[in-house]
Amino acid sequence: MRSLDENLISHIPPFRKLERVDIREILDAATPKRFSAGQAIFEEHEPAERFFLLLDGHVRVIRTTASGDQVIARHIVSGELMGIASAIGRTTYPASAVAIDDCLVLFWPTSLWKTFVEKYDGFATETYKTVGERISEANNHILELATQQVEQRVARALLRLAIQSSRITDEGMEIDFPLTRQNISEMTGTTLYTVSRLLSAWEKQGIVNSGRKKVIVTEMNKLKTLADLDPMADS
Amino acid sequence: MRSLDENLISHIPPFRKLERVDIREILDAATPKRFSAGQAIFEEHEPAERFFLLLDGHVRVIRTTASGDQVIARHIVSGELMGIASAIGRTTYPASAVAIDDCLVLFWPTSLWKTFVEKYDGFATETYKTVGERISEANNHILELATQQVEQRVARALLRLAIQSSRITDEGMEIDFPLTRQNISEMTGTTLYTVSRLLSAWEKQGIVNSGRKKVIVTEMNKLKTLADLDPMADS
DNA sequence: GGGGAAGTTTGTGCTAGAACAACCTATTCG
DNA sequence: CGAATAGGTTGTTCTAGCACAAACTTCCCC
Repeated sequence: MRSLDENLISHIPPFRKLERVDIREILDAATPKRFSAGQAIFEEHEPAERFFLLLDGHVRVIRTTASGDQVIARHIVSGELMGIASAIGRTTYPASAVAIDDCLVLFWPTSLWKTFVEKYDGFATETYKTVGERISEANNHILELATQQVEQRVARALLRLAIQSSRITDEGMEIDFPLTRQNISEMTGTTLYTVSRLLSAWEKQGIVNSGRKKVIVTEMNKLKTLADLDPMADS
Repeated sequence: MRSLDENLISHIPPFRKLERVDIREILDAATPKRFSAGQAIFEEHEPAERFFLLLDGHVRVIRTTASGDQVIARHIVSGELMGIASAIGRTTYPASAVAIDDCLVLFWPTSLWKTFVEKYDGFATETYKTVGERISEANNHILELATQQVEQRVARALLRLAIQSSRITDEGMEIDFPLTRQNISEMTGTTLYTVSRLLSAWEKQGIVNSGRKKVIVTEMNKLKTLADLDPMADS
């Protein structure tokens, strides 16, 4: 097997501060793997035997309730770590990860986590920062669900996706992975019908431009207004 | 000033595995402080200059939206660490902490965090486990807000409080700190009116027994049924 | 190229729960 | 002690958004 190119990961935050030899070691311990669209990378409740780095593609992190409802916790884009349950003293994955499109990942056995943290300077700090950011995100999500209207929540979700993972076209910012009304509803705690109505309305107002599994934000500013809009603002 | 007794913290998870000398060192570096009911221990957005250990009392962790709504993120009971933003690479507190009743806390300057993690074996593991638990809690909260009815959410919130922080009386499990309808609504993303109606209904069914700033769960099992109840179960 | 399947739109109820208002009761403190 | 205040209850109204149904569109693949 060919060995992996060092440039693959040298620019990614947790590894950025490392020496070339360290990166070499880390890559030599990694296993690369491809997942095709729709495949599960790991499943909720499964023992967390590996942690992953997404090199290419998009991944959805999903939780399912006892009654079968799904909630999309977050989206992972290339360059992000995932399945780092071990970092926070968990022995099982807290959610499932599913490849949205074709993905390329590297993974390591969880047993190496401790080594990475101890041996590679900056790795711990950077990954704990990631953990911190995810906590913040989760807390913001709670705040939104508890206090905002559906319209604002959907606006914010799209805004975040446009910023996090879109390509710029002549129409606007196109979210660069397939995204259905159903998916959006699972991110925002609403129904696919309501999302469809919102998108239709926004389309008429020229804020978005959407199609089958596709959303293009044409007017970021208008969407921002919707997202920030205080529900009481017109009183 | 009298030095603090080692038994104060020797049984608390992050310190449990430590030697007496280490505990001595840690205590000598700690500052004890009392807060009276209603006082803020730290505020959201403030630079995270200290981390705290709650020795006695109850603390509410609160986030506030731009539009002024409050959400109660969690309750801290004695023996828990709080303000550990530094653990996760944050420089400001992500939420405010308010003393519910009279509290006794120890605190250390954030600069010592790194020392604690490096020097005291088991401290890092235990605190990261705590962080992990809080992430799980947050994610569960999201799942609940996104998929469950208000009644279930309130039932679960009370159940959790009863388990986490109650004293057993002859009437049942009494939540051992003052808790208003408003507080409950801020934990569950609803209104104080709806909570009041639910509690009234439950009182009639003999599930709870509540009064001003007071809730006693008399029938845990019935409350559990309400909490687990699938909204579709009767179809 | 035609028949699914998957995704989307839109119409029509309908209801959980928010909003507001009014009143009541316990506590606190000058 | 008595007024002020904080907390609680309950009635009424109203609407955001869910539920369900039905038809339409796009894509895929045999």
